[in-house]
Amino acid sequence: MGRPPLDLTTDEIVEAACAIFLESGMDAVSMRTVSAQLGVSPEPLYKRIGNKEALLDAMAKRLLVDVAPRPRSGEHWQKYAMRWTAALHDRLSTTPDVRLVIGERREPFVEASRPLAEQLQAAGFTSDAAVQACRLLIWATMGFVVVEAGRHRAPTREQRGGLPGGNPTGISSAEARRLFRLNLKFILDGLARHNGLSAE
Amino acid sequence: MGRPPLDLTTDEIVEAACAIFLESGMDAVSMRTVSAQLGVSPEPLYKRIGNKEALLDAMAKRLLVDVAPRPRSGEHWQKYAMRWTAALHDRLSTTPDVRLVIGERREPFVEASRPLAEQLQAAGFTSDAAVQACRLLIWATMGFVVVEAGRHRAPTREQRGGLPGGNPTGISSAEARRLFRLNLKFILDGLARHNGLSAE
DNA sequence: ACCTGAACACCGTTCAAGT
DNA sequence: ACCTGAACACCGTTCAAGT
Repeated sequence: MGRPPLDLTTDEIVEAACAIFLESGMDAVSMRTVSAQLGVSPEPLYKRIGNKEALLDAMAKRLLVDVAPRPRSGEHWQKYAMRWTAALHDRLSTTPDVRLVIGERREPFVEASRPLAEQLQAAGFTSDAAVQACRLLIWATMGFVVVEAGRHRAPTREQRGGLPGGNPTGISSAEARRLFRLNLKFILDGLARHNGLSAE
Repeated sequence: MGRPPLDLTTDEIVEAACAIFLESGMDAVSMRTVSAQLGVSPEPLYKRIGNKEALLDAMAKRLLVDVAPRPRSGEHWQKYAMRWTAALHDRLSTTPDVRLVIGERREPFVEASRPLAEQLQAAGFTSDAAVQACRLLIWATMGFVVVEAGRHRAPTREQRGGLPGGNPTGISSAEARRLFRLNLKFILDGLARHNGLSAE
């Protein structure tokens, strides 16, 4: 029919895609569903954002853009690192699908870890040590989220052929969260020792 | 044409799928490409393995089935935990696509961690503590692999809008491996302290 | 019983054609 | 300049029809 120019911005596209993602999950996000949501044919999306990979990149970026909490004045570095990690953990845990954020999409994490790296350097970490600490905390969080995400799936076939009496490495959601905090403690204590800094 | 019965086993299907996966990557694995590889129409695959999700489950299982190394007699628990984790790390790092192994596919890890859990219990861990230790090591490895996998991608758009002089949290592959070992040390030391056991 | 081939409802992506 | 609609080459999955 030839609609008038839409002033369709990249932001509007990403927003529509995120809306579909949050409401209906990752598999519901397609160039076609997003363009339909915007009342447009798929082609304009390719004009603005290139392709689906770029759209997913932009969605991951938006999902994580404001995840880092603001440091409080006088806050101990371990305390801030715990808050930062908890914020990342919560954000990723409440995301419908971790696949959005894995693979080759590291830039959003780099952005998110900037305030943490600054805070650590202010506490006496060298630049390199601060970067390493950020990495360790991101790995810990991603590992947890990737392994523990989506434990609510319909049981499939044989389920397990092992011993009776409960899954040998199965733990509850609450236990997993406690274990995650223990992991954090190991890392933060290790970092303090390794960098010759005081623990809280 | 009506070929004679194929005696097409589930194993043959999974093997063909893995061959395609190893050679051409995850996106090349489809019910159609796998069936074509076997010289069959797609329908028999659905008869044997159900659907694509079940095929991916079986592929992940096969990928990890023999990953746990055999414990050596008299080997210290920390030493075996390090070998076990290194084996998992190597297996996942040489896998063309980590997506195969994330999401809701935890059963292969449960199987792989059985020898480790036994070894830890033999060293004095309670059953619960052994399970927790397995979890921590799996998280650490998965976090590393998921974040650091595929760092060889063509640079896309703006790449970064930050400061000049190198990516603030960018580290080389060799540095990443060193950092992974440091992470392991933090966890193993923490486990030793937390469970009142001797470090090596 | 087991396989084939066509079919259905989707994808990502491109491109001539319209306004 | 920007959008539409059709098209191409794929998907996962199902099912009547053949042997």
